[in-house]
Amino acid sequence: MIDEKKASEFNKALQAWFSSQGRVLPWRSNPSPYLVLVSEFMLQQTTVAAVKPYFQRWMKRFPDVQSLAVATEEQVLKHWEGLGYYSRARNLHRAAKAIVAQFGGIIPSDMTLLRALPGVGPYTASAIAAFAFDHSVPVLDANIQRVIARLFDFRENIATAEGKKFLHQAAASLLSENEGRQHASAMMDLGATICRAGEPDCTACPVRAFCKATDPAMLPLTPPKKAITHLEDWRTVTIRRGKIFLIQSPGPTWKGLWLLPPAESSAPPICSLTYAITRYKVNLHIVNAEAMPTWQSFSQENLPPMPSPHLKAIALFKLQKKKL
DNA sequence: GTCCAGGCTT
DNA sequence: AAGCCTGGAC
Repeated sequence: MIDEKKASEFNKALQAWFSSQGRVLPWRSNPSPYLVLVSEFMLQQTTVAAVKPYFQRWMKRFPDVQSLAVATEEQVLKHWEGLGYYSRARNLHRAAKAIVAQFGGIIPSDMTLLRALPGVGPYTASAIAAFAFDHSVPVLDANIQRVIARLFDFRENIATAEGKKFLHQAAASLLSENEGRQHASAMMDLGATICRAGEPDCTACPVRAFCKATDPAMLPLTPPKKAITHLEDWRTVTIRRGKIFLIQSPGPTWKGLWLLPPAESSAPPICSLTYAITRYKVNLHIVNAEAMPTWQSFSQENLPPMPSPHLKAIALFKLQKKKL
């Protein structure tokens, strides 16, 4: 922990750095609740660079909570296509409907109400409170967790109940009375650009004098990652009269999206590619197959939402056919 | 080629 | 505790 006087000095140094070195982000210029809501959903498990173009497109198509609430799930998923973790898109859609139904389209500022929205966990609720409503609350994303673990040289696993409690208390002790938005933004940018994962750039750090870490590269301590399993997956790209056959995802993977139909592993594949998904590494093979009655056909210029690897497989398949 | 970053739900 | 996705860095 850190006392109030020290915290005040810390924030002074941090804010001086932030005012000149802070990032300019599309959802920061006008931190209205809806822009913050959308950006924070997109930023769950996803980097700023990946989110930027999606955010811009999203705001053109769904400029407010109302327009999102009345959209179909298919339209929502199509605009999320390629960003991954599609439950976020379905949850954001459901959250927009709930905000319209329960709060007349006004996004609540209360953490308890926010937390009750689908897809809003501890982090997102605090991020909306801080960024949209300028509340002084601890905001603990991966960047800020790393900054705090290093500042306090916290050498315990941050994923345990004790680890989370420590980070929360330490974050609270660093807060100033007001300017919750600036504080969270500055801490996040520090983590993203200076106190980054791996080797941090301590020589450029504005709060180096406050940092207790002697070996920052080893922090924070996280649980060991799960082993990778290899899988083989055979699918078919079947096109009849210019239309392509797809099936809707039957399981939790890529739920709501449309996939290339599964096929037998009989003939040698026309083409293959590999991709990683959660704890699997998949070899995806494209083979010929006869169309089945359960498959649905789609115009190739107007495809429903599909996962990236299957879109890539279609592109690769067409390239292969062209060569022959 | 391999490794890595990044929150919520069930 | 396990499952969910992708693009970019190396």
